Amino acid sequence: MTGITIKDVALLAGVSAATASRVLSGHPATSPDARTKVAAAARDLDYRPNAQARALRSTRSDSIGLLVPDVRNPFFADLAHACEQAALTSGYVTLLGNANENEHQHDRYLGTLISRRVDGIIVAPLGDGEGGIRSLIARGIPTVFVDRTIDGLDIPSVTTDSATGIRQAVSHLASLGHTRIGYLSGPLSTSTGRDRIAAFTAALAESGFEQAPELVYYGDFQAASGAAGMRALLNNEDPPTAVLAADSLMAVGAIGLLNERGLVIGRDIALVAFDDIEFFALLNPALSVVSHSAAEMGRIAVDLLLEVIAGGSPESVVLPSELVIRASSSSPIRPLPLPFARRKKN
Amino acid sequence: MTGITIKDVALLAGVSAATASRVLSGHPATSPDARTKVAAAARDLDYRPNAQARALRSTRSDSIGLLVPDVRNPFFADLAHACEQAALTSGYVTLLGNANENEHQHDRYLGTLISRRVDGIIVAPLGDGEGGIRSLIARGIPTVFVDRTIDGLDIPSVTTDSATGIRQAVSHLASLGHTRIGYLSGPLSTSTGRDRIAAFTAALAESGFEQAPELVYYGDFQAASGAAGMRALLNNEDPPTAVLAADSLMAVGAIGLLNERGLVIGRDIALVAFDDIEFFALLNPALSVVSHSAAEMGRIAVDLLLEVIAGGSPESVVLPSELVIRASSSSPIRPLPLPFARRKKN
DNA sequence: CTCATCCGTGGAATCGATTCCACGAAATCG
DNA sequence: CGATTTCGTGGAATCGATTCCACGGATGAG
Repeated sequence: MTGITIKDVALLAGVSAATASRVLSGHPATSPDARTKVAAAARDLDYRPNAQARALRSTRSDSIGLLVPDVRNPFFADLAHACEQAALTSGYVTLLGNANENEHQHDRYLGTLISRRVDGIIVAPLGDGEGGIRSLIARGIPTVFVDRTIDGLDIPSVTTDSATGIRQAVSHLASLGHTRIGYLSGPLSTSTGRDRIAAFTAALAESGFEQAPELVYYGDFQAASGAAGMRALLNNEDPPTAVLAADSLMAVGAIGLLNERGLVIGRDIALVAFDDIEFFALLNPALSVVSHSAAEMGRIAVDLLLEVIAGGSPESVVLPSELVIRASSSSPIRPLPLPFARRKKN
Repeated sequence: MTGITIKDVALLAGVSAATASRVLSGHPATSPDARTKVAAAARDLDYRPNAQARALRSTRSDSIGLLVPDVRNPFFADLAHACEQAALTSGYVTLLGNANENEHQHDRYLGTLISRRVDGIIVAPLGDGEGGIRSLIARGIPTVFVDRTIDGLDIPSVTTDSATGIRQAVSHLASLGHTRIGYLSGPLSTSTGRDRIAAFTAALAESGFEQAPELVYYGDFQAASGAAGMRALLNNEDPPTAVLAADSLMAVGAIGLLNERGLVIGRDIALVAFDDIEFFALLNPALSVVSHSAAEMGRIAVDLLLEVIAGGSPESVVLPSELVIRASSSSPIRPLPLPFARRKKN
């Protein structure tokens, strides 16, 4: 169909395929005459090298794989965008895959990326590292973990130091008089889920509180579980006056539920979300967040991957997180009106 | 590095590479004995076929390209997600590219996708079809346009009938007493930009209004231009009492500016956005939108592309749009307080 | 002026999988 | 029972680009 090969270019330029190849890939041993003729021929024919053939021979594909849990999560959309832009400036194309927070699909995509012989893979790992991840490592394919890690695997990673931001958030809430702080946790099967709940527990202890088990709900980082979790927290006998959500989508679910119940955020209940996304600043009241930069994470992940591809073994990077106080958590404490607090499940 | 080829499998199974290939690709002319031995060998070696080599010989790559203007736009994130899931169920991997609303990057990505010999491309085209798009078509690569089209090119597409939803929005606003309705337009270089402003103008006429040129601002579908546009509209001598934004990001920018000015949406000014995104329902007040389904658009685009790849020439599909009324546009008209209306630019 | 060096070039091998072709064995038919 | 079809198989060609190797011509040094 497409038909235009390097032989056509060589023929038109009056040289051999070998010389044409050398000119096109910038090999120094070429004459100026050959260079101009081949360049002209390639332009005239609108020649595009066949990336497959090139990759087959040179064992490079000039592409990297990026596997994220969900592109629809704005944090990962930002991350994907940043990775892609950074990779592009280094001459790599990004093959974006979507695990859909689903381990089976995650492994299937990893297999596909291996098959396509990408030069390296940036992955936010899912699960315990038994499935596709193990194949990756066994093959020695350059790999970098992003956002999440897997215990016991010595793979360079870019993650966030959740603890600092969470400690700031808890002490901020405590300073406003909140003593019963609820937590919408991510799944313990992810490192971020585990890190953040551990940081939360530690922060409570620092502020002199004990963690009440009924004020922690374990969800799955998706919006629906944020709503379910907020409902569960409100159904407590003594509900929380402030809630911290472990990611943006769970916060979105929680906000939806609070609106539905007619509870006013920032007045009836304080809310802080992990992950900053543009929309949170637009809410009324604007949402306080623990912020960390997806864009920076993406850029650094690409840098690390390029180092690994080049044969190095870079140190892992831990990025900071920081509390951004907005209106959703700046009013003084005010107990929930009883009719809402004790409402039954719907 | 990876090293495991079909020859290794063949050797372990005690057959030739040709037979191994036949077994692995499900060719009927194989003996049960060969089948079991090759299957076992492939499993034991954790063999993954080299997609490059296969694609080179068979002229199929089992991959499609998807080029969107911006993954960070939730509409396109949803679209990408839907395309990817639909493609995956048909055995195709999706290579996602990001044009960044930038024609140069758009063309560069198209070139890359052509080089990688994807089996087909789904693209939200940018520009006038002169650059990369023309290469695509000249090569006869199966192509489907999504969301946007290019005049004069006979390529199957999936688009939205913006006119219906916009007409509903205008007549809804008119019924509330609004007579000065502002419009934050997308760029006229995109088909969606042109369609929507045309629909808006026509809808105004149907409601008996004339379009005031000072109430239309031409932006670029990005958040910053939404803010700039809203600022310009408010600086009018006789500012609009209602505003329609041509996409979600421009609406986001507009909302940010209104918050900054202390104007209350739904009370001081009515706002309706084109594109529904989950977050708009969470705003206080919730945002009225002209809704159309990114997920459906993505699924249909993949269906059309598969038809084109199979040699067919499917009809283009036009999806409906529909007004969803929420609080941002349901209060009766109330003129803007003057100090806000005449404020200077900052 | 001769011999060694360097440089640009083309031929040929190569990457890994698929597929055409031909061969031998088994199965089927008259 | 001989002739023919069917079937599984291996060898070899192929896809398109890269790269090793060898060759011839030009240049430089002695």
